[in-house]
Amino acid sequence: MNLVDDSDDFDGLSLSQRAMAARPTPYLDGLNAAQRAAVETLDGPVLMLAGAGTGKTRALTTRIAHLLMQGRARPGQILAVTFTNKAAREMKDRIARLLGETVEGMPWLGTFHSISVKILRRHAELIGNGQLHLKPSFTILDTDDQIRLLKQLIKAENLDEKRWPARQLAHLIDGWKNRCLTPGRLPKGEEATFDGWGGRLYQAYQDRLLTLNAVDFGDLLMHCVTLFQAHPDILKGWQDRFRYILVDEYQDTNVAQYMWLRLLAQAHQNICCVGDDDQSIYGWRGAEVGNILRFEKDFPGAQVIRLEQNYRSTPEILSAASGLIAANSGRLGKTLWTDAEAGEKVRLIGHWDSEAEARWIGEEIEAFQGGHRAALGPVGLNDMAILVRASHQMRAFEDRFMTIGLPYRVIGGPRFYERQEIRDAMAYFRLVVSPDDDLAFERIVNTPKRGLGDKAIQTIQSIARQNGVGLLEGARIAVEDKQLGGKGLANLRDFVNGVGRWHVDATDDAISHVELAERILDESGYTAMWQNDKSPDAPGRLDNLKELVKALEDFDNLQGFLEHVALVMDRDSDETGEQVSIMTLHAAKGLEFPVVFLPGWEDGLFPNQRAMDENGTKGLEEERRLAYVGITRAERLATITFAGNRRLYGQWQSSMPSRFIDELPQDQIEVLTPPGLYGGGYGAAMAYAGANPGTQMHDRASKADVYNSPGWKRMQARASERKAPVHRAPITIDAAPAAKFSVGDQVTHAKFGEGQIMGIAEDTLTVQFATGFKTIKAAYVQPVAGDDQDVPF
DNA sequence: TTCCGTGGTTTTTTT
DNA sequence: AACCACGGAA
Repeated sequence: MNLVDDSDDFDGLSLSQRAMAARPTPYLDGLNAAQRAAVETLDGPVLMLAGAGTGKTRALTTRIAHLLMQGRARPGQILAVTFTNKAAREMKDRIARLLGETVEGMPWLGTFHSISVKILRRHAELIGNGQLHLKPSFTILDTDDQIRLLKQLIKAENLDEKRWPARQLAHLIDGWKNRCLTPGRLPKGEEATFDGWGGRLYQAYQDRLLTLNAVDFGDLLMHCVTLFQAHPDILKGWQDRFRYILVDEYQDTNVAQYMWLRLLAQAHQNICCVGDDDQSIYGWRGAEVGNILRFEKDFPGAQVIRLEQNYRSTPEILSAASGLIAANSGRLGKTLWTDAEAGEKVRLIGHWDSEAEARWIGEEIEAFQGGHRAALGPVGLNDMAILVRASHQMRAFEDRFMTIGLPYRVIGGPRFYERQEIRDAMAYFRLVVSPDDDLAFERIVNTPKRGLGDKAIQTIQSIARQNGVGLLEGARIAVEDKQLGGKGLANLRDFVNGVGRWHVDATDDAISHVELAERILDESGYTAMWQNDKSPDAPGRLDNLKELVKALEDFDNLQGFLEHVALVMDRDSDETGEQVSIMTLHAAKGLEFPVVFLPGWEDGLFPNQRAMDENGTKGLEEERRLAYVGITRAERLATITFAGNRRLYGQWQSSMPSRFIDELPQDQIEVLTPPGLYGGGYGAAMAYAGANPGTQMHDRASKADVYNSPGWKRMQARASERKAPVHRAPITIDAAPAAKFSVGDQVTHAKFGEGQIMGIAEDTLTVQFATGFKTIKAAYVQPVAGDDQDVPF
């Protein structure tokens, strides 16, 4: 490998830039050998296999700095892709810090989606179906718009919306787009999905998007790829521009992203992909672990560099995580190690229900916060996080922390820009900026109520169609021709005139866009609508609207803001002060905390039943990787927790400890006894749960022991006592039938046919049948033969 | 047209 | 338990 390249690689670079190549490289100091190799191996394909906490981001950013300092490329010639805006932001910051403030930003460092938008805007006219094509001003639809649009299309075909929900079709189409399958390229077998309408509806949807001059998230990638494939000259241009390509989180790329990268990297092969196959947790959204596993085949001559020294966690945490992930097959294989001093073992504790779990974790957090644990050193609330499998688990914690006054922050919860009032306000802005935005029009014509119901909308739609114009223009015609009834007509006139006025204002410099936004919300009556609303959340919504207007200040105009929001759905949480973080495991990837709590380790919840049902072993392995990601977030102390009872669809259901618990290496785990339970019985149950490191995951015997142990029974009994007090004794003979079932079992019912158990509460089962969920007494269902029902009771 | 009660469905993760 | 769509009443 020759770092001092005398070829025409240098053309286009100024003398001063070439002189930079002679600069010293202080930024390389302090890198370990592997990191250094990852930074300095600049030519050809490189796969950086970076385990959790091994300084991957550092290596990546230093590599970019090195490329710049060596004069290999100017900032505009480096393409660096991430998955999240947060990751992109962090990389930008760190590069700036490495190089000092003097370097101009990197225009092509961003998410797949944001970079794709930039590319597409330049070639929008080339995307089309022969008749229609995109304009550079195309809008980006979010999931909500997408669903509403699909709903219309499904309705138009007279399909039963209940049996064929728009959500499902959206999912289907997303899946196709993730694989870069345009309507014309659908495999034969898949066209006929969705009651035979899948392919046709997909085509209709794509056509509709074109007439709306809009694209959805999946289109951003897919259109880029089809553009590159159809126009080699354009592709050549981009290949020449991007001399060096870097990709973060490569294990999360889907087929479309893979094709996108391959096309761009084809010519020079200067592509460096960073990833960790053990942290691939987005299979459900189309990610292909295969991409990273196949890298060396895809890019012949690739150099593979392994980052294995972990700088984040204690040896205990590390080996607990490694022990767990070892159960997965088909890994590329890394051996994480650390020279950090020994710390505390990973702790394991069970509780009788989700409320007790939340209570206990709350108490632990309060105790840690007070510094009651010398080995840990001082810990603040910002140093602690609760990582859950599913967002509904958050509620128990929020409730509990609210009552004890423990400050917390939910990361990635219901997002700001997805709230109703924000989306309404944005629809107003969208319509003002682009009067042709029919989806925005539909959303807000009658919000606030203007007496324009279905009938009025239909009239407007047919007028618009007859005249070949957008809905807003159609509404204007309807007003002029007085084609509507009394009150609605006057209101619609005001609305149409208002939008026209604001549209003029938007192009006029006399009024700032912030002021304009306020005016729009006021004059449209939208603010008033919430002021007059006496529901308890109305004040909060008004606050959100204020915050939205404030956020506008950071942009030059409304267009810029709308574009930003479409791509950057996360808002910087400006909440300051000490707060515990609560988030999903997915949201936690890439983060680290000294103290981490991992609640809800129960079979069915984690590993998630549906993940296993839909994807079998693959699904289970992805769940296990999720567990791995969770444990490796912890720096000093990790605590795994499970509950015997949890609410499912409003009903209390019992469940068994996660099979992952059995897979943890026993010598790294400390089993705690929960408070409030006497005797050793309960503790013994916990010990069982953690004491079978060697058992296979389908070995139910160990779990049956737990289930049979006196402590567990007492726990169950006390739970039933509390939840079903009057007419049922804590343990009755009726309860016995339920005991022979476990979550996940297949059963049959005389009327509903075959189904699967989702939850168990005493003798009552929650079963998912083909027709939907039913809550049924255990006595009315039969186990399906073949399932192991030999648990000795 | 809007409001409100009913019944059926739902909860995995998100750029 | 919470959310949605639908249908009937004001």
